[in-house]
Amino acid sequence: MDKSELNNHLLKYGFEPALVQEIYDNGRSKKVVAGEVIVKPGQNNNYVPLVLDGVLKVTRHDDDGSEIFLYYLEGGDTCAMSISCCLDNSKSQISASAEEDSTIWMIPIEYLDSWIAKYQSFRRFIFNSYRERFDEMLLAIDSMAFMKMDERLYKYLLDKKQSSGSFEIKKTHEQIAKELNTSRVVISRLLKQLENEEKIEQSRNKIEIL
Amino acid sequence: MDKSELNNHLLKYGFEPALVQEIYDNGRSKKVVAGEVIVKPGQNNNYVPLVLDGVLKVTRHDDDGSEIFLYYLEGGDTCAMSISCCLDNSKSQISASAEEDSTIWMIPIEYLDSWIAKYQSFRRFIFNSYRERFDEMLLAIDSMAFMKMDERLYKYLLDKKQSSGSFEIKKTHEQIAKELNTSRVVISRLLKQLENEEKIEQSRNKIEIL
DNA sequence: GTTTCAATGTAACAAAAGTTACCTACTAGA
DNA sequence: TCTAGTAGGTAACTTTTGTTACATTGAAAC
Repeated sequence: MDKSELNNHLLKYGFEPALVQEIYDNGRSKKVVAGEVIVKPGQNNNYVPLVLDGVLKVTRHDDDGSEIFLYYLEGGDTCAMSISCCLDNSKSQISASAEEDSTIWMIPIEYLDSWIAKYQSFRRFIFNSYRERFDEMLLAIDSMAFMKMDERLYKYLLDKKQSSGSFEIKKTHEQIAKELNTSRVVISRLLKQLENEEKIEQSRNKIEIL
Repeated sequence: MDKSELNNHLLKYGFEPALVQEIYDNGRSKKVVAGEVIVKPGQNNNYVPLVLDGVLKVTRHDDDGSEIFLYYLEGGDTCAMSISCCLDNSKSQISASAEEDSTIWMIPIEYLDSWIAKYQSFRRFIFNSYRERFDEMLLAIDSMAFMKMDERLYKYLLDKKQSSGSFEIKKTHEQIAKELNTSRVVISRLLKQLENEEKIEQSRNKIEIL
């Protein structure tokens, strides 16, 4: 990826040219394919991923292999969790994987602190990411704390539609069940209900939002 | 509060003397009594609270008046949520109230950005707070996503013990039910169970952890 | 002491979610 | 075309959680 292409991705943040140059000189782009795991729990990351294109899925896991979907990272988002982890060298508490084929820009952690000190636009960017991630965690908490499974499922489908930009969701009931930490039978039951309410249409490996 | 007293509270962060001086010159201390609300959802804060003494309780609310406990802020903690909100002037998404009589140091928001740029120790402090708050949100998520109500209740009691430093918890079943977003009857039922398992002892307005 | 009110206990039932078991339908590959 | 394997449908049942209703208890006020 050349500098002008990277610059296009970064335009919206109003980064100083010197900062863009530093980001270009010190980072590198990486392509990941759908399903590829980028951040694993317990892993010590030495770079911060900035999503240029595509969608990453961030999930939380417990010790028994259960998981729960937290939020998506889309173009321009960065993983605040990685940043905190990197800045004090602690372990990642979450896991991130490519939901679609994606392009990320990898920033080695050793530059973060100095960029934060030097560039106001970068401070703004970092704190803004934090706020957005906080907000998304709160939305995840809202779902779990205040909503029944049928509502959570519908919200999940709408989120997925939003992040992918497509009304068609290519997931099995089993996969959805895993992300909502429930069982396949429950999801099938509730999807059938949504189908009866004419909110979705189903076929094998595919759900269409109406 | 004089400067040396403030300095004692800040010692553990290794702040530069010049930073301590700025914190002292530009902030002020505030006493809050148990139950007092410090941050309301939707409120536009113009200061960041740093907890010097006591305990603040941070909760999330939905539109119907339901709430869910997130975490406690103890001596030395600051409210990362306030910081993000302040830095980009967005509204608070959460609510914070004094769980005990507490002393907080109020930092006007206009200084944050420049301190973050100027002082490495402050950057470290701020990012560390973020990380701690993130971790605590994740623990809250773990409870909601992966645990049954009986476990959540017991964890809640242990958390409360931890933050207050006392084996005696002075809350009614009703109050606990509110913080876990369930009903009083459920809490009474499960507390009775914990009592039978000899994990707690109960009397009116009081629960003792064994 | 008596009254009053909040706090807690408990039964009985309802709703939501989880589990087991087995079935059918579709698809890819032999 | 046949077969094996995956995806999805559904019934029956259990467990967990929530709800309603009412009884009991303790503390404070009178």
